[in-house]
Amino acid sequence: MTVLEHRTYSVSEVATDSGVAPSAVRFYENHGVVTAVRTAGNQRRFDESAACRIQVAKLAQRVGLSVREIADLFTDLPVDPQREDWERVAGRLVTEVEQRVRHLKAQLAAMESGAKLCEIGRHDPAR
Amino acid sequence: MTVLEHRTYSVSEVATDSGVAPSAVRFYENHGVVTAVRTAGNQRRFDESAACRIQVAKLAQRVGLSVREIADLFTDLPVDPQREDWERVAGRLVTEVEQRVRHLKAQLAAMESGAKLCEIGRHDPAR
DNA sequence: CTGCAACTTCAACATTAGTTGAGGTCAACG
DNA sequence: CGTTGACCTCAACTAATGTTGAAGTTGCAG
Repeated sequence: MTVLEHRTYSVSEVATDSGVAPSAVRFYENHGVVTAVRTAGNQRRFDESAACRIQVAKLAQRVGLSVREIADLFTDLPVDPQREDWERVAGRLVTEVEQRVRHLKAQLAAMESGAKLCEIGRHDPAR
Repeated sequence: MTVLEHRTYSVSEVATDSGVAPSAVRFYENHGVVTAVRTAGNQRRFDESAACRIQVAKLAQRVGLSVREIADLFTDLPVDPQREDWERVAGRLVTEVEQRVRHLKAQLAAMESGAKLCEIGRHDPAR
C-alpha cells in the first residue's frame, strides 16, 4: 500500500487557485495561514489545502476575523485535511461568527429598549 | 410649544459614554461616523446619539464592517434619531451581516461538498 | 546546457484605524 | 479675571494587511 504523494503547488498556482496575488500567498505563509515545504532551491511548495485555506481566510476576514485569528483557527488542521477536518474548522468558524452576530443583535436590542435609546450600562449619576 | 434643546456633549463625554478614547471620537467625526457642531471657540459639541453611533460602530467593526461602510450606514440617520430610525439602521446592519454570514456558509458548504474538498468554480483544464 | 519566467528576500510604500505629542486656545470654577 | 484642565490642529507614529520593486536565484522547456 503506497503512500500516494499528492502533487504540490507553487506560489502562483496557489494564488490563481485561491484568487489572491502571489504576494498575498507569501504574506499568508509568513503569518501561519498556510504552510509550505521548500524545494532544494528554497522555493515554496504547498499542498492542495493551501488554496482552500486562503479561500476560507478571505471569507473569514469578511465577517470580522483577523489574520491572527484565522491562523489560530487553522492550527489544528492536519496536513492533508479530510472532509471531517474541514467540517470541524468550518463549524468552529461559523460558531464564532454566529456568536459575534448574537452579540451584535443583543446589544442593538438592549440599546433600542434603553430609556434614552442608548444608555447601555452607563447611567453615571452626576450629570 | 418650545423646541426643547437637548443638551450637548463634549469629546470626552462622548468618549466616556461610548467607551473609546477621545482621539477615536475625533477620528470618527473626521470619518463621518458622528457629526458635531462647533462652539464659538471651535470646540466640538455632540448630541446624545453620538455615543450610540460609536457603540454601534464598534459592534459593526467586530463583524467585518469598515469605518467607511459604517459611516455610509449612518448617512440617513437624522439628527435626534427616534427609535424607529435606530431600528431601521440596526435592521440594515443586521441584514448586511446576515448576508455575509449566509455567503460564508454557502461557500463553506460548496467547498465541503466539492470533489477535491476545495475546487469551487476553478477546474482549469490544463493541469 | 541555456535562457527566461517564476522564484527568493528585503525594504519601502499604501491604506485603514487609530494614538501620541507639540504648540496653542478655550471655558468655567473660584 | 485668572488659572487650569480640556479643547483645538497637525504631524508623526503604530499595527494590521497587503503590494511593489530591486537584486539575485531556481527550475524547466527546448
